[in-house]
Amino acid sequence: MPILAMSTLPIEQHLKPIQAALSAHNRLILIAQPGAGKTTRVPLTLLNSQWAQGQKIVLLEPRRVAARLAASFMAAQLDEPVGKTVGYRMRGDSKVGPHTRLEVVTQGVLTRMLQDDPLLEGVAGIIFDEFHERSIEADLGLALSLDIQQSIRDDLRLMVMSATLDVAALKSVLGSDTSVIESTGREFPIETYYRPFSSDEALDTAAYRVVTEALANADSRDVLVILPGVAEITRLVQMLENSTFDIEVCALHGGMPIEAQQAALKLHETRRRVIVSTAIAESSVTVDGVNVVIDAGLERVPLFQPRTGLTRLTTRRVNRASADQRRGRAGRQQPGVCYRLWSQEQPLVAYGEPEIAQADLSKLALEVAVWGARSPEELIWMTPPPNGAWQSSQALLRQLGVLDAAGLLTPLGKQSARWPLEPRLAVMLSKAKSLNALPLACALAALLEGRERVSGSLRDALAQRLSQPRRFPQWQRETKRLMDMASLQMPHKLPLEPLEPLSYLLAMAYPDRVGQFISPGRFKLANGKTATLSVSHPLANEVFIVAVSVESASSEAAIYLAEPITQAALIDLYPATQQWEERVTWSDAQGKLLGEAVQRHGELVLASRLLAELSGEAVQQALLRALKQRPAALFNGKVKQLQGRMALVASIYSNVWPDWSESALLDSLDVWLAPYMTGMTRFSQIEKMPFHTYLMATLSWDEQTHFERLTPSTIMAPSGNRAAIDYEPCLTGRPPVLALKLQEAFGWQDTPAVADGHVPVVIHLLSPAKRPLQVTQDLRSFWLNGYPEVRKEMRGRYPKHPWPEDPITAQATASTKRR
DNA sequence: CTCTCCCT
Repeated sequence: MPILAMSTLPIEQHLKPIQAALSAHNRLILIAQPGAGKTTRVPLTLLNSQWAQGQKIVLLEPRRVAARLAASFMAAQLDEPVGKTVGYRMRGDSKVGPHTRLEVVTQGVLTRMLQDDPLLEGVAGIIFDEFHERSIEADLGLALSLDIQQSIRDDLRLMVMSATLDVAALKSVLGSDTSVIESTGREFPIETYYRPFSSDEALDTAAYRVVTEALANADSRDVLVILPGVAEITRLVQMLENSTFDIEVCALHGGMPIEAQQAALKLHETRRRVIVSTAIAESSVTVDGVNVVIDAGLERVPLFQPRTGLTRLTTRRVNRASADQRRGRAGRQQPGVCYRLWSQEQPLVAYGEPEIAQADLSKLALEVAVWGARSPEELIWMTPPPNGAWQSSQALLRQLGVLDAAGLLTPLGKQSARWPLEPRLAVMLSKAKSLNALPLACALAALLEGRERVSGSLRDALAQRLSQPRRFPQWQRETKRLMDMASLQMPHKLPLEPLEPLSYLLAMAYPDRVGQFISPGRFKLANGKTATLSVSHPLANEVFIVAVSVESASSEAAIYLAEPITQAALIDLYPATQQWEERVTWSDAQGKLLGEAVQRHGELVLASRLLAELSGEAVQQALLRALKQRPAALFNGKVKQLQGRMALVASIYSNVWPDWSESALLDSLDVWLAPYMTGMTRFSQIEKMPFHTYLMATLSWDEQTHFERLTPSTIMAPSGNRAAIDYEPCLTGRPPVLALKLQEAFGWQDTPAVADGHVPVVIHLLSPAKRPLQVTQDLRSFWLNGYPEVRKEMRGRYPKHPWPEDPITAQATASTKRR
């Protein structure tokens, strides 16, 4: 951004109102388009506010590059070095001093600040920049900050800066009365051309055609092409390199080493460049010299699949906000042109889904547990974590031993949360000490968390780095950092051997991805999913593997990275597998129950042997399982009556009576039914059991008496007959039903009621032919208003039955006039 | 046969 233009930045006119708003309120929304100058002008202005005196302001930036840049720009404005009034903090790099009052931090640092000091002492306010990007960590940061502000720090200022106009969503968390200040942005004019291509043309050839068109334009300088993925990039780069254009061609994507990425951002001295990039160029990096953008309008995004805990990559159309952001890249430094490889009529959704709605939430779930919240409902979210992904992350964290059965953080969890790694790798490091393999675990974690892509053999890749660390500077830095945290000195050369603990370490981090041989190249994973390696892969015939990097497809998953492991190691590692679990299954072929003892890990059976004799306990469990699969046998009419009665009673006298819902009863079969099953071996024996008797027996004698009084199963009609009350409707919240012949009800002035008179029954008055004549919960009104009409109609049809004029004083009867 | 970012 040219410094000369500073005084005319669009944000200038809003600085006073921003300052005024934050003096009066503790929350503010600032909407500003790129180029408004918000990132650098707003924080410095706020530093002079009364409420910030003697305290710090924290500015959250989503990326390291942006954080460093913002800090040095602001420091320069104050004519100071970075680290004096303005500083920054990020992983492995920080410049802050005793006088620093404005700290520019990246997301992980903010999370740690909040977790380590929930009072946020010395912090006057937090500014969330680029909040529209909606990363999980920014969402978490805001949720935790709001929690702090609401509970103990109402003086804490929170300001959300965003480029999108989706103010309604922001207000839903910050409060509808939060002020909104809007600033225009500034970019050079950009012409937009639409260049749709037909479905029989490949994306790369279409892109190639449009590159040709752009290069023919005399005004065009460097060209940025945005494609969905590496495969498309590689193909287009090849086509361009084989062409006769006098251009410099470079690829740009996150899988490239940092040095290569940086090289792709720099201007070439003499030649025009065509940069073929993923969405990384949309917001993460700025490519110099570009005034032409060619946008395929597609993005490839990982979608988390809660059922398997795997991620699936899908290619889809970008949202309008992204498309406009991509186009804006053509007008950062001068007027530009944008070619869109779709038609102007093509509809695009307005905004993208936030990351929290579609990503793996295990890291988030761990942070929420560290915060001390039992469930996400205890915090305020702009987009709450979806239930499926949340449950899946809870299950993984329990399997890793980070959470206990009640969902609370375990000691291992506390220890693991301190590693700056995803939960899987953090647990691996926390446990590595017990294997005497901490240095190796650090080296492995640095390799797996790093963004350089490892292909082929993980063992080879690790061995290569261990023997020549200097060739892999990024990996070496990360390894050193982790080893420092573990208080190990990085040896001049890491020990080459032994690499044996490698598979153990991986199995600690990926327990759900242990795979068992099905056929060459095909494995069943512990999460139940089938995953494949190519048949020629060296591990294709292993009995057990740990699949480290797996991408899910519709039916089967593809394994990119795996290591072999032995059965003995698995049994050694997973204590639960050491118990032989008796399993009884019904064999259709043999027509009998078969007993097996198995060592299970998730969906895998690591080992099994047939049992000659079945234990009573195992048979009982098999029968209970069968009953759960065929619950209709259990919930017969008599049981349903009891359930209905209990539902009615519980709805009036809550918390006193037990839960007899279907799910509660199925979950507690062990308690209330199993004791009566001793010696039973067949399902047919169970079906004949008087379940309702056993259910009643779970109540004490006093409770039974009370229960019978509240919900009598029959009621005495004026005719002297007992009529049964049907409580099944109570299961769905409706009142109980009493059906009886109309003539039996003569003399009943008011509707009879149950539950100490709280609930009048619904009376079905029947004709002599047992057809319902009237359904009423208000008998008195029926006698007065409805009965005369019914009488007129029925008297002729059933002359033998009494149809008195005054039913209230008439003698009730079950029979005809004269027997 | 692989989107992207981040952590005391």
